[in-house]
Amino acid sequence: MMQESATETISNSSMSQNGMSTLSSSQLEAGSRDGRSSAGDTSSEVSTVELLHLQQQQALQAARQLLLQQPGSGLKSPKSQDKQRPLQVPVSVAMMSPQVITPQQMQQILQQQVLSPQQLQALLQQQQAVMLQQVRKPPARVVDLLPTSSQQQQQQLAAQQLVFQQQLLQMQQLQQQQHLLNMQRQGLLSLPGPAPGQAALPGQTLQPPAGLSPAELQQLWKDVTGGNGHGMEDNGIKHNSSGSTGGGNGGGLDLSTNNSSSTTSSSNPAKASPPLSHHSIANGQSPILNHRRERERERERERESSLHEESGGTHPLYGHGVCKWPGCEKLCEDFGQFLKHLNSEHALDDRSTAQCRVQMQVVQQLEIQLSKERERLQAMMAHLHMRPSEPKSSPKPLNLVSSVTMSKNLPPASPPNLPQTPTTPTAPITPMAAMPQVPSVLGGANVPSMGAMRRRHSDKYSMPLSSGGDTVFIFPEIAPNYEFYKNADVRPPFTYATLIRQAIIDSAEHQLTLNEIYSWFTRTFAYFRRNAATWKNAVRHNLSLHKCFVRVENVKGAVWTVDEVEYQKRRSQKITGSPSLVKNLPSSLGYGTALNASLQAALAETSLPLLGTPGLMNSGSTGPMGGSCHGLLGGDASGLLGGSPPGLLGGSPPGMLSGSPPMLMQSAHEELNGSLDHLDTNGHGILPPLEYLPPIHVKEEPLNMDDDDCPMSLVTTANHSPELDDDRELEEGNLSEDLE
DNA sequence: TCAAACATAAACAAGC
DNA sequence: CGCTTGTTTATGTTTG
Repeated sequence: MMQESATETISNSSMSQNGMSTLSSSQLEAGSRDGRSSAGDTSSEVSTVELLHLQQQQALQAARQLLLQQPGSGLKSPKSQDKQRPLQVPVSVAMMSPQVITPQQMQQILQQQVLSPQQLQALLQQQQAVMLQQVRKPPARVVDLLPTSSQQQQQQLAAQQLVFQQQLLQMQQLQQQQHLLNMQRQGLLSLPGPAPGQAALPGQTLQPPAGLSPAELQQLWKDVTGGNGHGMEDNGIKHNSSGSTGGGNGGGLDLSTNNSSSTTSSSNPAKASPPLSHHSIANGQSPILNHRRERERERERERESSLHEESGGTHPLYGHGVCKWPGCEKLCEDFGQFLKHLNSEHALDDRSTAQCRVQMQVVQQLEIQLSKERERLQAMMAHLHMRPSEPKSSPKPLNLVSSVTMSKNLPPASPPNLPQTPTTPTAPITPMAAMPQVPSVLGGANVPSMGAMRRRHSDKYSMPLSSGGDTVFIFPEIAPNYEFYKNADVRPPFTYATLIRQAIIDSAEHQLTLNEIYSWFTRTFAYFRRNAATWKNAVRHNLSLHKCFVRVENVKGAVWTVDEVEYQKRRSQKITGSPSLVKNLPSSLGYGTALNASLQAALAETSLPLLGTPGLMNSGSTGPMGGSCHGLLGGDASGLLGGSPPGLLGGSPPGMLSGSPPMLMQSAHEELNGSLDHLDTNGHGILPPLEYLPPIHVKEEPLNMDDDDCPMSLVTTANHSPELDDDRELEEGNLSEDLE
């Protein structure tokens, strides 16, 4: 039912005007069904939950409002503003929890740095309060206030809540497990926190909170589920949330999200209410204070527990003779007693699960905060040209990446996801050269567009190293970090041409319509979910400008294909360094080098396919489509060698590496050969290698040999953050569907 | 310093 | 008329 996955972005403006905007029709229905519509005559039935929801929603709105008001953000272009800055919260998420801020939203808020930590805490606490209240005391309390509310309904409500919570838990559990699996698969478990940018993305799942060790996570779940991972499975509820579509992160865990929407449903009350500013946040204060304290205690406990665990072999929830269960603190003489207490008082029940959930959020929140702070530190250091930060990177692998990558001197920092990679050195420091903006903000959100800044790194960096014949990625960063780019608002270090080519190659038929290319961009890179007008224009510009992109008339219309030959030519030229030579003597000279490079590139590029959407990637088990190598190479023959730090390579997770499939190599060769032949004859000619050019009638083929374009370098750097305001719409609305 | 490669903007035109 | 798709031109940045 709630699957109208049609993801929609929540428009801030709309939010502010009408809280319901975030609700799906189904939710609305539910709301009306429950008879809680505020306007309705049945208003008398307002339940406690509803009140709580109202509060919650108000808080949420306040937060959103704040987001909107963020300086420099959406004010710029009033025009499309509403569409643009919206929190990119997929409906699936948004609708689920009108009252409760989802982790994604929280993250986004954090990312935008709109709210102070205190404010965030307040919000979080409010959420906690709501959840706990919902769980613990259903209606009771408020009943008094609402004489009309019927006990029965409340009970029903409570029951529903339970069910929902269970579902939620189950879902979360699944997601968590999935995530863990993914992480393990990619060897990312050790990773620290979520990349800063990631947080904001909709589809993002909750990353295992950086600080949590797998063990902790497991423990957490164990606690929640009562030790058996399936505690609530009997519900038999399915969770589509994270389906493959989500790329694993699918719905992300919106922890609490749903429960709210669920039964309580009444999102209504809030809807009409205009955004309350900060005050709204204060509304829930009373409970908040308590919770805050509780939370602080929790944190302490966490710390303590971590210490104790190791030493005494005690239980993580037991320390100093006290039960460390959030909000408990019961004194237990000995461990045995503690165990008893634990089993009796904190058994698997709705309350415990709710607490667990809250705890998860708390942890997540803290981690996000931590990431933020780290990032900030990085930015500061970068700004000050301090190198010191580098060393430390080791401990904190992730974050910086995004912003850092920009540094021209350094290879693109390995994306956060690469745990192993030593990348560190690279990153940080170099300030973004000319970028005044604060790179750090990774969200990119803050950086004003600087106009024509160039964001790419020197090609060499992007080139992979071929380590002894092993594959390497051309885009070390990406392949392994497919998820990263997909979720983090970090500009991918590739040129538009490279990306476009990748998009086309990734397609089943190696041809895409413009719109499909757009979709690929948004689907594959979080970064392109913003400033659509800008990058779309760039995409069109590149398509038209580069000869390697051929427009073909298709049955349906026009589609774009890649002329590998052209692409290769480019590369060769680039590689050889003497375009003229290549151009004129394609075969001979250029070829040799080109070939070489191509091959390497092919190998390396195999990784590129990874970029492709998961689905596409699947085509080849390894994922790599045959991707013929992109031009990446182009960039760099030289780059290949010197380029990327060893770390990058090594780091890439096995899966990602897709060793270059023979196919690729083959195709690469073929292409090269073919290209040469053709070149000899036509000079340009030829249709692109089979693979890429479907038997379509080519409407227009620019055969000129100009060499203008086909950019090969892949490297654009990341940082450019589009304007924050990104007024440009996130037209993602449409795209987002793909994402999810 | 310069040329090339890129990014970004924007003007325009053609189609729908 | 508005939007999408394409093409072009202009300008600025980065890199080798």
